[in-house]
Amino acid sequence: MKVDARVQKSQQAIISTALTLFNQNRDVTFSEIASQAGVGRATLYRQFETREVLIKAIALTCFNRLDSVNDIIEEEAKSAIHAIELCFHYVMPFTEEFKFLAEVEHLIEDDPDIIRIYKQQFDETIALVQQAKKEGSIRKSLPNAWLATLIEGLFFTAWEAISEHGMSPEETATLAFDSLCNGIK
Amino acid sequence: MKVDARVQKSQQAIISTALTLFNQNRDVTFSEIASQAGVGRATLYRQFETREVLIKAIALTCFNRLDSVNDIIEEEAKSAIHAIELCFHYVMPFTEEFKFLAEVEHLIEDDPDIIRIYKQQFDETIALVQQAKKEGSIRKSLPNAWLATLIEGLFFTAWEAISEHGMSPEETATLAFDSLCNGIK
DNA sequence: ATTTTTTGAGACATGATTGTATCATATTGT
DNA sequence: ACAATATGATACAATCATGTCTCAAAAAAT
Repeated sequence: MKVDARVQKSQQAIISTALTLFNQNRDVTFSEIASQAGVGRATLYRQFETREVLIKAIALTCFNRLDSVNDIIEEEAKSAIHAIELCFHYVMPFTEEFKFLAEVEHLIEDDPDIIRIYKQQFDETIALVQQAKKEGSIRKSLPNAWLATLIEGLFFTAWEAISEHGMSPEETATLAFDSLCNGIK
Repeated sequence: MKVDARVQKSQQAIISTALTLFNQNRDVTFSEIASQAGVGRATLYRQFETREVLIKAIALTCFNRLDSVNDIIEEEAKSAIHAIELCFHYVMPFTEEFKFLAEVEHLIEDDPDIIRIYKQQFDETIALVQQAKKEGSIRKSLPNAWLATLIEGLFFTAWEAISEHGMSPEETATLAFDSLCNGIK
């Protein structure tokens, strides 16, 4: 089934505008989003009935963007630990998407689709960690849940370094992976 | 100058209640805070004129609680790296305070008092890191800003592990410090 | 070219929170 | 004990975002 060209155009404008505005202020109004996106307020309500629906739509867009690098990583990765390293480098530029997902996580955490995606992502990280343990590049004494949380947390840390201290995504990706593997000693 | 006993009682009830409610839902209303705290809504407005004033008051309380462990740490610490380790262990139980500060940071980041406190805390971490470098327990090749951000980020990671995966504060403190120093290899 | 659909603008009702004011009552300081 | 002060309840106005609806005009589909 086809989607009207006008609808597609509005939706994209709305989503990308709302993504930015949400990161600036979690309480943006629909009025502001509409006017910034260059569409009528009524149009916004027509296509995203509630705030939750809009947030979920943006979240799905963010997930898709982040997922889009998976294929490249799987192709290039020579080992599990190498996949983790590539993940830092390829995902790091998606600062905006990452921040959004972190900000709104608790607003949509009850949604079954979102739960599924989060769970899948977590499971993938766990699998990667297990494989890396098998390959001898991660100590087996560390709990998997901690390792997965630690890796995810390093993205937050890196994003903080980017936005607060003006570091570049490449630099933080390198530092994050180095600190993860070797520690600071 | 003395503070009326009733005022003190109300304020404490309000602050500790609001701290909890804010962590559950950033958009709690003054009505809910007042009723949960067992005070009249008018009293809440009398003592905290605006939402920002209330948030700032809670934040200052949180900072004081976190600062309260500094004396113990300075007394016990045998080295800079040991001070960092102790910091993880002593601060980790203050999950609620830490989460609150993370949640509301951007709501009060323009306040001069808050800026001062954040800056001071950051500078202290930087000083600790420099000292640890001097003592040979941290690689000198790593940028100080990254190290400070990394340490702060590990608190977030640990808090995530506690709230999402049911780990204990002690366990996460140990894991965080171990991962920080030695990495996962 | 004609029909169908979407759009933007605006009007409107609704509901909720905010913020202020009042006043009798209860508590505190001295 | 007594004066001063804080409190809770309540009422009230003001503001603001939400959500729905209508309608003429523009754009797309056929």
